[in-house]
Amino acid sequence: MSAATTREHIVEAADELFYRKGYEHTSFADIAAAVRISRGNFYYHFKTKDDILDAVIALRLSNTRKMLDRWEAEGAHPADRIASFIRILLKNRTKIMLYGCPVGTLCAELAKLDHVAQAEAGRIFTLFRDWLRRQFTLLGHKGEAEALAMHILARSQGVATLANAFRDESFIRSEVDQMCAWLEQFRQKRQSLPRPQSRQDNGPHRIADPPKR
Amino acid sequence: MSAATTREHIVEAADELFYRKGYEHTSFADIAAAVRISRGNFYYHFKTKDDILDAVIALRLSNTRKMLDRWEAEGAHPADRIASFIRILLKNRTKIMLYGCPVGTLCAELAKLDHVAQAEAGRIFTLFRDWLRRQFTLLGHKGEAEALAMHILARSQGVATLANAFRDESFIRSEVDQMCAWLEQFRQKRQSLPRPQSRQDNGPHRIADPPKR
DNA sequence: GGCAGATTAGGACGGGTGTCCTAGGATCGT
DNA sequence: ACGATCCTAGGACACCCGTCCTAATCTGCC
Repeated sequence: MSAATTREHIVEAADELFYRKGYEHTSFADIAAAVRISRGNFYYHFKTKDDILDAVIALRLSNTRKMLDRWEAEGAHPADRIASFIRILLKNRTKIMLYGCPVGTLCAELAKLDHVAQAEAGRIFTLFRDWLRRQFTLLGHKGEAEALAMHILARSQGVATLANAFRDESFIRSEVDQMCAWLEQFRQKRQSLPRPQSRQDNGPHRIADPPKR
Repeated sequence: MSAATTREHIVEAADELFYRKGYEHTSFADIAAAVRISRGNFYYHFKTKDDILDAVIALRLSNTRKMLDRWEAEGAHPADRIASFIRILLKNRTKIMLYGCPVGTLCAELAKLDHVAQAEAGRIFTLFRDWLRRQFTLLGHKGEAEALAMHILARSQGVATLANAFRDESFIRSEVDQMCAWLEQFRQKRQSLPRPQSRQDNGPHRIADPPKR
């Protein structure tokens, strides 16, 4: 087998194992068994375990970029694109209930390990945030776009965490429905062309929090 | 030193270390160094590392119960009590930015380890959920109380996760402000006496998601 | 066919882990 | 004073970890 594909297999297996078992709890032996490769052979492809982590993060960054590009191509309206983001909770619900969110749990683990790759892992979140911000900007909420992006990013994370802890699929469904319904309000507003800097400022990061019903 | 207090010291040190470094990444040696006790002495107090984990979870359950009781005593109005819950994000913001939420990160780690104590750790979340549900019930939203409880629990978790990943304090503040503002809508409604089972069912777990502005 | 370089297998190594044993010291009732 | 019980220290044990070395195998080119 060529080194290129072996390397890819290692990174893919490590990606999956880091997700399911966590970075630290995954050993070289685990990855080797998954790829059907001798343990000692790792040194040829990766000098250290941290190198594998770097490769895994790079892979996740790449896959995330591809996914965001796909959503951008598939969804004409930015609200549809954001809905695609929200629905990954539904699409990956089985794994999320078992292992949580891949991004959130990795960042949390690396934070506790005080690991150097912490910042790099955080860039996956940044990818999502910037993409979401762009969509909200296109929806004509430039001033609040960043806060709105962080808002639904946080809600998604929270849903993943609790769905994992409670093993509750119906909770995922209801929260996704809620978020999609919440999103609909943004569909009405016209797309923002470079408009005059009006910026009616009603406080920093003010977001939809209207009375019930 | 009496065994009782030594045991307590061990559990307290383990509690802190499990939070800061994670369960698996914390070794007996780490705890021993923190308590200033010889490594071998652990066996007298705890037979296995899992026993320490059980004790730590029991401590956290106990502390959580005390905190909830305190909030219930301090806040006359249920909305004030819920606001107390929301504000722990603010109170613990420094540690949250460094290590995330103690409950969420522990549950996530144990899920990945497929650890037996997973369910027991989840009971801390259950404690919060049931308490919050009771408050929302008192606010006259019996039918939606559970969903509302899960909702703000999830939002808190999401805020903690992102605050940890981004090291962003202002994000915590703005989300707490939002959640408190969102909470205000519930203050108007009268307290619920045992009312007729009207249950106007508009779908399972339907929660406030009204249009913006 | 045969050689050079790429790829692999297998195992050695030092260190850290959780667990467990044992002997000694502290404490307390009598 | 002294024995029984509680508590502690130090280290042994077997195991697993990440790392690294070396020899064998495979692959492609002349």
